[in-house]
Order: sequence, then C-alpha cells, then structure tokens
Amino acid sequence: MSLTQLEYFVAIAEVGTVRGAAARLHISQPPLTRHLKALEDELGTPLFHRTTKGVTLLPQGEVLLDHAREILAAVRRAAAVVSASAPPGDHSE
Amino acid sequence: MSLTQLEYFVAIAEVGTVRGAAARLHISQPPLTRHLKALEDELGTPLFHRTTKGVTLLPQGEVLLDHAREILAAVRRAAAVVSASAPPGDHSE
DNA sequence: CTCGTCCAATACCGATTTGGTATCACCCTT
DNA sequence: AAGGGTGATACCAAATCGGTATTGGACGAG
Repeated sequence: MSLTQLEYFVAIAEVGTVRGAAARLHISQPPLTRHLKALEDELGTPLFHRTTKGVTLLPQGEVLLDHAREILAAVRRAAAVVSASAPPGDHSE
Repeated sequence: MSLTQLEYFVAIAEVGTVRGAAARLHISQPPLTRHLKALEDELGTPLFHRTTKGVTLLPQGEVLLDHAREILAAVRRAAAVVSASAPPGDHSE
C-alpha cells in the first residue's frame, strides 16, 4: 500500500468514476484501474462496487476512505512541519 | 514522499547508520543513501548530520521521526481494519 | 606518520514498476 | 438496434528502484 494508491483511491471515491478520477489525477484510466485492483488485492477485499455508471463505495471502502484521508492529512502535516523548521535559504526561496 | 521512504528513514534513525539500516531493510547501502537524499531534497532540509561514525538526527529529523512513526502506524491500522472487514474466504485463509 | 577499517556518497547498469495507447465487453439510453 | 457511457485487459515505452563497483573522508592501531 503506497501513498499514491491512497490518493488514487480517495480520488476515485470522491469522483465516483475511475475515468473521472483519472482525469483529475492527470493520468489515464487503465493505470488507475490497475492501481485500484492492486490495492484491493493487497487488502484482500474489494473496495468499490462496479456499476455501468461508475463505482460506489463498499463498506470496506468507506472504512478505508476515512483512514486514507487521515493518513494523507498526516503526511501533508508532517511535510509542512518539517519544511517549516528547515534552515532558511535551504532550497525554496 | 512515499511510505517506503518513511520506513527507510525510521530505520536509519533507529539504527544510527545507513549501512546498518540497509542490512536491516535487506537492501544495500547505496540505494538507501539515495532514498534518504531524495527525502531530504523533497523536504528541503537535511534530516541527519553525517559523521564518520554514522548519522545523527537533526532537529528536523527528530520532528519527522515522530510524524513518520505515527503515519506508518496509521497505515498498518488502516490495513488491519479494512482487511478485518473483508468478506470471509476472500484471499488469505 | 601510515596503514587498515569503518563510514557515507557517486557512477553505472540491470530489473522492476509505472504510465500510455489501443481495444474489448458491458449496460443503459434513445 | 445503435450510440455513448462505463470499467477491464493486452501490449509497449518510460521512469523508478535496487545492486555492484568504486571513491573519498575520518578515526584508531601500530
């Protein structure tokens, strides 16, 4: 399970279609489908119910969505805090 | 920033040398050095002070270590919870 | 002072992973 | 029945990642 996969998963959950999420993530649909499948495979359970109109979260998916958002937020927080304590004039100024 | 990089970073911080951490992670030293450098580069600040005896955490590194452990724990928790709610007989049984 | 040994850093290469294009199969709408 | 939407798959190119060999520097033994 990678942070990229979690971001991809959240995007799919929020958009409601793999195609739309792919567009939002600036990647194409097939790799995104593959990533989702890999994540489901790793967790040992499907996360979405596939319909002809898109995808809908399964209970396990809703659980993961909660955790994924928290994890991604924690990552952003960590990066911000560490970068904030960076020596001045270190890279981005 | 990837989860792998965070795991690698924590290992280096705990072991105290890149070489020893590499051994613990079952990879070799050069890739680990490169990963650490990439992480520092992304965060815009060094995380360790390099000595001839190994590496020691800088203040930014100590801050990150805390966050990294929390993030990795959250990931493990998420995986456990989702897998726990998986339909029985799905893959690992 | 010099050699041996520890360390991290770099150059280069092969293996693995990742993303893109083209296509298929399905379902709903018209 | 036809068209447009969806996700799934096959195949290929690009990027990433890990390994081997090597370099450079610092400490300790002699």
